[in-house]
Amino acid sequence: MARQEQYEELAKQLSSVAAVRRDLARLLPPDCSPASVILLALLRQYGEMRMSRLAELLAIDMSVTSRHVAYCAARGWLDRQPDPADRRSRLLRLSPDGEELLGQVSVRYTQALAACLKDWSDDDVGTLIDLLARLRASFGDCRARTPHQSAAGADCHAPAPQLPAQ
Amino acid sequence: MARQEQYEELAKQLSSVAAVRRDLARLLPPDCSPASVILLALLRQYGEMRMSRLAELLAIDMSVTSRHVAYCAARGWLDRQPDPADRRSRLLRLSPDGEELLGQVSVRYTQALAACLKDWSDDDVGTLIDLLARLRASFGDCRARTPHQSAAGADCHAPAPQLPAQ
DNA sequence: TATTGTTATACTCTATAACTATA
DNA sequence: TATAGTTATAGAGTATAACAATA
Repeated sequence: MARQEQYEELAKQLSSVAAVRRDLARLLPPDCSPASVILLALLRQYGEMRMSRLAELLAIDMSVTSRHVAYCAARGWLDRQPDPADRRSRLLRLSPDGEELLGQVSVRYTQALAACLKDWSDDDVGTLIDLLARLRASFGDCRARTPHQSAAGADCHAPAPQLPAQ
Repeated sequence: MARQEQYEELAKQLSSVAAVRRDLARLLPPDCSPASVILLALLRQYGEMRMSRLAELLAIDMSVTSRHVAYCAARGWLDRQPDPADRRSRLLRLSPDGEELLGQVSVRYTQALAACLKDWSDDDVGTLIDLLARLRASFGDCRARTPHQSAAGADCHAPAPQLPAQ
């Protein structure tokens, strides 16, 4: 396959991953959104952090992160402590309830994935994980060099071709 | 990595793919949604089809598909012809304007991916594409066997589409 | 009566902009 | 003045349910 065909196919496959993500989301408890799970999982993995760092890890705007964090805090899944170094910030930390929630989600995810991927080899699953992590890293690097709305963002953002706009 | 850890990690990586998809979506012309692109690309790949088949390929509800199709039809990107075999249905077909739109999108996607993935080997890109296609197929099979809610459309689900893997 | 497709409504997630509190 | 975070608003995407037309 030529490189350009590869890119088109990759873009298509990335789009269809959304369906898989929706399937996984259906497994969650009613008041637990997918966003909550990702957020809490990041807190478990990286430990205490500020809002801005969390937004960066999630690759979403801080305003959105703020709402997700408030949602989780209201349910006791995370704690917010004042940051002694900067009183504008609060340090976010996974709570025991949050840990328990992650445990329950893990059980559901694992059962579903075990059922759907039972004919996958460990190597294949591992390779997919590695490549997805690398994909995200490559895009993250690219995004870091070219802020979204900047007019000078030439690396990732193609110049706009003429369109039959409407 | 133990199988259960693999599954947790996979679920996490799948979530972060959303950020990559958002980045790609930012490349699109203002009136062209990501949903339109996927829809039109499926019409180009599989040719003329009915709404129900398209919804199945997209793995989204037919009501949603109907809206996306209407949006594309209003912009002349696809044609809807009466189905001679069943007057309840219309046959959807990519229009010349739709083909041109896909071509422009392809240019933008390719440029962006070429910039972000310039240090990836062809083999790695190909492996990622294959594994994503296989992942979607595995989930499609699983979904077909275990309908989400109750007896909505239990046994009338056609088997998951065979992916072209190219 | 069942099925194809459409429309109305509600919910989730995200981005932009305006705002506050602090640096 | 600049930055961290919050809130209001708007837009895109999807699911459910009610409906129309046809099988």
